[in-house]
Amino acid sequence: MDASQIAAIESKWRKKWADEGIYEPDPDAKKEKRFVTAAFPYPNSPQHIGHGRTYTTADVYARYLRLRGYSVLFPMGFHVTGTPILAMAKRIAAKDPDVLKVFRDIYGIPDELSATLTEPKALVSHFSSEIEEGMKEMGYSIDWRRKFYSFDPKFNCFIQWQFRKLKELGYLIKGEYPIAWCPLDKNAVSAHDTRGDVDPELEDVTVIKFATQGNAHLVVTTYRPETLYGVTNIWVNPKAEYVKAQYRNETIIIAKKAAEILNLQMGLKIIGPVAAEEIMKMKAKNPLTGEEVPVFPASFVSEEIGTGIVMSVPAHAPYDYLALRDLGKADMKMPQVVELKGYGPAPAKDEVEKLKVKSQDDPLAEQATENIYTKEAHEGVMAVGKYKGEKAIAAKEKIAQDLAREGSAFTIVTIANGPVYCRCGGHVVVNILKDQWFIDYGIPAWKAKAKQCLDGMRTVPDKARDEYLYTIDWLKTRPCTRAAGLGTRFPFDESKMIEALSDSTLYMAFYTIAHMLKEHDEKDMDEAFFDAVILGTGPKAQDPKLKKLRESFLYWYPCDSRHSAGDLIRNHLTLYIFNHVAILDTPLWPRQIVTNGFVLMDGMKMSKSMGNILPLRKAVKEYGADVIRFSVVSGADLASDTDFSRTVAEGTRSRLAFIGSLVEAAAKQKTARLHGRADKWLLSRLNRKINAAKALYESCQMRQLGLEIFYDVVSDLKWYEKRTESPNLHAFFMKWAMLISPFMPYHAEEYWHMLGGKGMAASGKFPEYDEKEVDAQVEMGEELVRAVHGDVEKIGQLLGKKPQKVGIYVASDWKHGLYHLVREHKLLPKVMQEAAKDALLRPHMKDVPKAAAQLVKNAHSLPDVLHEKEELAALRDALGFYKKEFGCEVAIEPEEKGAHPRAKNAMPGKPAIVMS
RNA sequence: GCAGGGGUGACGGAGCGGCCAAACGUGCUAGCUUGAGGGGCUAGUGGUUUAGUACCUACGCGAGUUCGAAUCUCGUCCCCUGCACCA
Repeated sequence: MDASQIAAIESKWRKKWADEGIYEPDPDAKKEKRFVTAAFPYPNSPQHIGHGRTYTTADVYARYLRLRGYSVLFPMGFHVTGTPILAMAKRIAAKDPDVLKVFRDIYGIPDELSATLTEPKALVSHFSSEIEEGMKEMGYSIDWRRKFYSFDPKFNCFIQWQFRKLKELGYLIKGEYPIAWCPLDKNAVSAHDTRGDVDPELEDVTVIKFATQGNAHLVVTTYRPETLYGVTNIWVNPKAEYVKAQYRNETIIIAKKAAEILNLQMGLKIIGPVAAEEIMKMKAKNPLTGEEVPVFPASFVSEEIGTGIVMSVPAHAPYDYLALRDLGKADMKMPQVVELKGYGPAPAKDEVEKLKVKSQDDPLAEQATENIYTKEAHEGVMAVGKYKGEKAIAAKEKIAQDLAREGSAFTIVTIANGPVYCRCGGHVVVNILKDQWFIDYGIPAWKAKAKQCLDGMRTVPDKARDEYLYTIDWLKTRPCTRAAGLGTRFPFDESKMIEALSDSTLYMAFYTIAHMLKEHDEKDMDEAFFDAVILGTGPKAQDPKLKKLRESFLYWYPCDSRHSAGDLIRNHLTLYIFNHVAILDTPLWPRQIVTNGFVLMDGMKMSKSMGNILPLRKAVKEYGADVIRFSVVSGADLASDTDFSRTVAEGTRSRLAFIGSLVEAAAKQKTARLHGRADKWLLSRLNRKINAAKALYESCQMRQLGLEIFYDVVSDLKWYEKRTESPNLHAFFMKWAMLISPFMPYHAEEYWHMLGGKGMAASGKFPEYDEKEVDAQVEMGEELVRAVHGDVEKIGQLLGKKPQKVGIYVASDWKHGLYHLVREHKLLPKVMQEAAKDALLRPHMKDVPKAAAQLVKNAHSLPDVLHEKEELAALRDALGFYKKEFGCEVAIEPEEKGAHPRAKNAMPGKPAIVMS
């Protein structure tokens, strides 16, 4: 089948499924329900095959449950909350060449189309329908009636209600919060607002105050307060501008640029300039030791980092030592603070000399600093002071706290990976938001409830459980509003927007009613409205207009299976648990969360910069939905990343073509024929797989399923095709089509109808495991046929010629008896002793020792074997096959009938072969 | 540093106490097939050896438990991911 044929088949069944409405379930009292959801997509670009993994996993699972007779709801919506969509629209409007290039080259979006996407709404509309189309093409069994966007007014009402509930519970609090901020835009910035998509990382840094003779303090920035014991001097950059400024009720001296950067968070009042030369005349008093130290010049000091003033600890900071050496003061006394094994009293000096660093401007200085800092942090022990003998890393915290308590130090927040620039060109700084709203996930009682929910919930894979547990403990206060972005206004401060991770924690409930809200005006959707629908309480609880909504909610809730990529355990999925336990009663808490890994492209992470992104719709066009579904989901264990490669997709396609040709033949088979041994073998294997598949589907073991019900089946069929003259596969495929249908719904449907199946495969029944069709004897027999076939071929190869005649001689039953004696008794003397007592073996005592000796070697690992008669029956069944394969006469006899002495070598499970 | 995961063939990865020189897939090699724009089929793919076999060397490194270990125990080295407000 070529791509257009596949596309035709797919659209045929897609239409049929839609017409029959099998994915649009409504509450049905007669049926048990299953509610499956997957994290809704964020439509700021088209989706690629990586996005397909979670949705396909969820869809396979949903389709499986449907076949098991459940009423299954799998809905979908779109998440548009936050700033990325705004940022994207802005970049398109500004004709950002990077964005346009990605759209053009990767997603095939012409510039003319991009040019229409400059408004957020237009962008959302275009990409969401693009994604929706893709999902339909993939065959996802989604109920699209329930689609909504997270900026829909009715959804906003729901989210505002959720936040009112959180507030009532006392889970919302207000406080200060440091954020990355652009002073030009006067706005918070995150990765997508910055040049080069850098995520600004905030970091606490200690500032220590050194008193001077005047009333001003020199404020020095340090990552290592514990080294304060070893300060020999203070550094300023002679080329930098410094100022006096008022900070709270003190006067400090700080670099001018630093003051500008820190002004927002510190609230400084500039008094006037101070020349660096002036500062260098000062003496600065170490708040810890009381010692007065001089101020020296150094070029390595940056006026933009921290306060633009640093302290000098030459024994432990390579830059400080280098700067002193550059000044010709290397002979200065350098007090040791930290003891480091393998180094002298001045590790910084040792390291500088070891690396042969030339000066403070030598790039090697950075290397030396990193080496010393890492080593001292991990292995260093305090050599002096109050915390002598303790690990340096622990002392650091304690000393910083001590100093802060005394008022000799404070903390500032800096951008660790700075400087970072906003797309508008502004230098990103840290701002402290005064009335930031938080959700307080740190409340112990709430955490306890979340854990209780986890206890009663299934996590797939099971080992993800620990990560949830960890995250539940780790979560603390979390900001829940932002100044800008799409979404829902914060009900207690309408100037703020609810942040993107906070409005997607309870929204699954909205799916249960989303399609029924047309007759309700959002003005009526107040607190009482949702109290009635979701909680069944409040003044509107008895409102007949809301009864249907309430019923729908109660029918579908709780969510039976939530699907997402594993990286969301750390935030979204755990917040999902928290919010559910906060607002809903125990029976409505989540039942199961399934997390999966990513999709790699030919072993590499997909990324825009590498250009190796395969858009989902393009992939479907090329390979057909079923091949993509299968490739994306069955290539690796659920939790690990899977690799998509074209060769694998090709392989899947060609295997499907092979199966297709057999199905076609089976479809022509008018009447059911009786099954021969090979048919029975195949059916026996299939039934085992059906049995195993149930458990595998239940636990979303897609990889294992792929192996069992596809790859294994293909190789079974290959053998079968060779083995039988006239395939008899109708019954086999009727079952198999249903078995594979959750994975490959289109092919399954097509096959099902080709074979004359009744109704739709997509809404049919999961195949029954028929124990009567499982026959271990037949399976072992077929294994034997296969093994003998392989052996004959191998011998033929070694002989280097085609055989004239092949004799296959089956071991006598007395050997079988011996076989079991060896299995039981293991040791040769014991076996011989028992053999002598055995009526079956006694007549063959002259042959027993040799055979026994051979068997005893593997006494601990002898597999089950068939009796002589069964071996004969199995092999004789394959006589025609053998003749055809070997192209000569074939005799299959008990070993006594063999004239050749080699016939006597026969062993149970290992017939003797004589070729001439 | 803390937390989690992992080290197996050319590669992705199975196996988690014995039918294991290692599933399944990919790659590679050979043969066949007029198939020719990421073909199809068959066989092979650690070494030696043999009429289908057997043995040796292999599952990061070292030691131990066991009749038997990739699989269990202990030690050791190395690698990856996350550490927060970002959807």
